[in-house]
Amino acid sequence: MSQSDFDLEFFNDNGFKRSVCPKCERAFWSLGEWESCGEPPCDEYSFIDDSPMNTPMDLHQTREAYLSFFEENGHGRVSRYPIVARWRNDVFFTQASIYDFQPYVIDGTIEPPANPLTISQTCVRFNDIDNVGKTGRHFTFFEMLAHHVFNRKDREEIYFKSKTAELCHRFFTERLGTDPRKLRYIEEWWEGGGNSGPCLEVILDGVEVATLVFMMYRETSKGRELMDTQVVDTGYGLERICWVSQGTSSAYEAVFGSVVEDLKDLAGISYDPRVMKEYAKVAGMTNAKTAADIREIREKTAARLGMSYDELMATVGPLEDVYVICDHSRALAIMLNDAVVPSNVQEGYFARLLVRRALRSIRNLGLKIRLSEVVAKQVDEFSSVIPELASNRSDILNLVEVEEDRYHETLSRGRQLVSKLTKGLAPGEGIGADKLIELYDSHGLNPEIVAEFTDVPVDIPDDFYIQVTTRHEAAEQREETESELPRDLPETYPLYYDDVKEPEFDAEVIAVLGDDIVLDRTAFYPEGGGQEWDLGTLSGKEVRQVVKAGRTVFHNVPGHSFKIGDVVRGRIDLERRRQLMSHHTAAHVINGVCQKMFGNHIWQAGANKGIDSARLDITHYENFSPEDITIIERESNRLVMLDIPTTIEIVPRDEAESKYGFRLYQGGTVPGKMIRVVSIPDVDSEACGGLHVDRTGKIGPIRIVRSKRIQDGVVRIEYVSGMAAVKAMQDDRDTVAAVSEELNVPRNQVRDAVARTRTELRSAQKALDSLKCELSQNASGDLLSKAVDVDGVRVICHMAAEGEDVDQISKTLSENPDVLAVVAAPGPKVRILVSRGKNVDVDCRDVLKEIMKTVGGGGGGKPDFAQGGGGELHKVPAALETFIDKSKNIC
RNA sequence: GGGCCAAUAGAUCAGCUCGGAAGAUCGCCUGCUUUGCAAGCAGGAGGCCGCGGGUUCAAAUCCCGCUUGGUCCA
Repeated sequence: MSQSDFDLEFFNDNGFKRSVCPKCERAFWSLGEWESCGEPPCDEYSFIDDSPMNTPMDLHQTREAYLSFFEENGHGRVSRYPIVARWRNDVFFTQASIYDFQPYVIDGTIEPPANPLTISQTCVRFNDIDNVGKTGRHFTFFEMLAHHVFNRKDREEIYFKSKTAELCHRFFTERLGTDPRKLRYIEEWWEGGGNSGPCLEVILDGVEVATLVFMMYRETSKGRELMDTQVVDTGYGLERICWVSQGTSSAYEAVFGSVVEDLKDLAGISYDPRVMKEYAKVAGMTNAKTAADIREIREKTAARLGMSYDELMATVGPLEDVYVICDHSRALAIMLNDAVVPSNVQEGYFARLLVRRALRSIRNLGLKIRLSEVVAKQVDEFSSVIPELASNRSDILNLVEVEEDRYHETLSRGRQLVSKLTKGLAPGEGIGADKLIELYDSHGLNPEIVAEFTDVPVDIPDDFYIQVTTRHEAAEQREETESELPRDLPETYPLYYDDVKEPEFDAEVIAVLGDDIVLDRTAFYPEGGGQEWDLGTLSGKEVRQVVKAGRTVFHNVPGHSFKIGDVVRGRIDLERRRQLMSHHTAAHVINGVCQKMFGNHIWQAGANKGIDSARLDITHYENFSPEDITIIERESNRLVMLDIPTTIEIVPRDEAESKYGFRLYQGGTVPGKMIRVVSIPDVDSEACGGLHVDRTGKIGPIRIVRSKRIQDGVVRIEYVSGMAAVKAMQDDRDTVAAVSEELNVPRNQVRDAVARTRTELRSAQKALDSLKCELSQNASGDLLSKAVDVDGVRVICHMAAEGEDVDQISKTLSENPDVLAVVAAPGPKVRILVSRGKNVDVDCRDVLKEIMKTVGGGGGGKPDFAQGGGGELHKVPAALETFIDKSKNIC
C-alpha cells in the first residue's frame, strides 16, 4: 500500500484533506477538520439520538433509497442471489455481495448481469454469532448493499477508484442529506480469497457505514500480479445505514421494526433507553471477541451509568434475548426460504444452531410461543422484498416446527441423562467441567440447561467454550484427489448432443496417452452429472471407460495400437445408453414430483444413474413413509404416461437464471457462459449436461425400490426405470411365485401363510424347550439316585451324553439344597459346569480348579456356580471319577 | 468434512470398570377381588444384548470393522 493508491481525483479536486489519526496512525481523507479517524476505538458513536441524515428510514426504505440512487446513476439493478452459495463449492453461504460474481464473472468466464451494477445481497455470517444481541450491531443475517464494476482488460474502463468514492460521497450527502464534512475515508489495504487491493473505510459519526474495495491484484507464489479484471467491490451495511438514519439505541431497534416491539410487549419488557444507548456506545468502542470482552463492555457500561453489573444485566439480559430471537428468526426465514434443511452437518447445521439458540432465548424469557410464530412475522415482514417467502411460507414454518420438536426431544433425553448422572453422585458433589463438556459436546446440552435440570452444584468454567474447541483441535486433515489427466488438450466435439440415437461415427485420433485416446469428436458420452459413461468400440477395440477433463474427452481403450492421425470408427452400445437416458430423465421427473409434494426445501443432493439401478439423493427432514413412496411412484408414472415432450436448449447463463431461477443448479455448479437447460415443462428445469429421452413416455415404467435416510436432512431414493424397472417387476413376480410354491399356497395367501409358519415355528421351539427341560429333570432324578454322600453333601459327577442340555441339568441338580453337581459336556471342546445347592458350603471355583488340575485349561465363576474348559477332553472322565475321592478332602 | 456419545423385552433403562446361567420399572396377557371404574393380589408371555469379525475354556461385557441414531465443530 502506498499513498499514491489513494491519490484520487475526486479527493484532490474537491478539497478533501489527508490527515493521519494520532491514535491509530492511519491516514484518512475528509472535507471536515477532524482530530482522529473517527472509527472506534479512536472515537465513539455520535449519531445516537442525533442522526446525521435528514430522514429516519426503515429497512426497506433504506434499501430502496440506495438501489434507486445507484440506478439513477447508471447502474443496473440486480436481484439478490440465494443465501446458499450453490454456484461455489468453497463456501456454504453467501457472505458478501462479491460472492455472487466469484469465480466466473471475475475470471472472465461470464459477463456480469449488468456493468456497473447495484444490488442488495442477502448474506449470513456465523463467526460473530456470540455477539448477536449483545453488541448492538452484530447480526448473523444482514444485507450488503453494493455497487460493483468489472473493468475488463483491453476494454474501456467503466469507472474505478475516484468515481467510486464520488458516488459513495454523493449517496450519503445528496440522497441521505449528510453533512459532507462528517464523512471520513480511511486508507486501508484489503486482502481476501487470494486477491488484494487498496480500500477505503467510510466512517460516519463513529460507525463504519461502507467499505470501498478496489480488487486489483492476485496473490500468487511468484508475488503480486495485476488481475485481468479490475473490480470495484463495495459493501454498504444496510442495517448500519438504517440504524444511523434513525439514531436509535441499537441497530436492532431500528432494523427489526414491529417484530422487536411485539416481542418486547410479549415479554413485558420496559427499560430506561439511556441504558441501551450507553451500552451500544461502549460496545461500539470494544472489539468484542470473547466472553471476557463482552463482560468488559458490561462492566464499563455499568460504571458509566453508575449502577452495578447485576442491575445493568437485569435490564440488558432480557433485551438481548429479544434481539437474539429477532436476529435468528430472520436469518432462519431467509435460509429456509433458500432451501437449507436443518441437519447435523454442513449448511443445515447452521440452521439447527439458529433454531436452538433462539429457543434458548425464548426459554430464558419464559415466553409461551413457538419459534415458528416469530419466523412467520419475519416472513411477512420480508415478503414485499422477497416474494418467494410468501409462497414458501408454510414450508418454512413446517421446517422450523419439525426442528423445534427435535430440540425438545434432545432436551428430554438430556433431562434423563442429567438425572441419571446426578444419582451416582455423592452428597454435595457437583457436576464437574469434564462432564459438562461431554454433556454439551456429545449431547447438545449447554451448561445453563444442565444447571436448570438439576439441584446439584454445577461448576461452569469461564473458558468453557474454549475447552470445547480444544477438544476438537485434535485432528483435522483433508485430502483432495486431483485428476491426473492433462487439461491443455484441444476440445472434443460432443457428437452425443447432436443425435443421441446415432450409433456410429468416424473421428480422428488427436492424442494418445497410454491406454487413453483423445479424438477430435466423439459420440461416447463421458461420465458426468451422475450418469455413467457409454460403452462400445473404437475400430473394433473395446472402450472401457470414458471421462471428461475440461472440455476434452478421454477414451480408455486397453491394448489399442492407434496413432495420432488415425481415423477410427466408433460404435456405441445403444441399449446401454437408452437405459442410462431413461434413468437420467426419470431422476428429473422424481425430483420434480418431490418438490411439488413436499415443498421448496427439496433439492437434489446427489445422484447416480447406472445401468441396473439409479439413485437420487434429495434434501428432506425425514425418511419417506411407505405411503409417500407409493405416491411419489404413482405421480412419477403419471407424468410418464402424459408423455410430455422434454426440451433441451443452450441459453446464456443470465437468461436461464432469470427464467428458471437458481433451481437450475440442482446438480451443482455448471461453468460456462452458455448453459444447457433440460426442461420437462411444469415439472422440472435443470442445468444438465446429461443425455435425455425426448418424451417422458420413453422413460418407461418408474419403480421406486426404496428410500433411505443417508444422513440427517438427506433422503436417498433408489429407483429403476425402463427395462431395468421391467426386470425388477419380473424379479419380484418370480420371488413371490417361488415363495408361494414353497409354501404350497396361492400367491394371495402368501402373507398369511408366512405369518402362520412363523407362529408354528415358535410354538414348536417352545415345545422343544419344555421337552428338554423335562428330559433333564428325569436325567437329574437318575443322577440323584447315584449320588455319593460326602459328609452330608450329595456329590454328583456326570459326563453328559450327546443331546443332553448340560446347563439345564446343572441347574436342576443344584435346586436340591444338599447337592454339589459337576457336569461335563460332550463335544469337540471341554466344558465343565460346577453348581451347588444352597446349603452346600463349598466354593464351586475351588472344585473346578481341582478338576482342571487334571484336565488342564482354565475356568472361573462365582461361589455358587463356576464353569471352565480347555485342556484335554479325554482326561475328563478320569478326572470326574477321581474327584469323588478328592472331594472328601474339600468338604 | 472431522470429533465425541449411544444401540439390551413393546417403551424407558440397569448390567459393561473388573468376562462366568440376561435384569428392573411401566405396558401387555390370564386368573382372583370390586356393582362399575381407578386400583389391588397371584401368575404368565415377551430377548439373534444393532450387524460382522477377533481375543478367550467362556463375550451383552474386551479389541477391530460396519450399520443406525444422537450431538458438537468447520
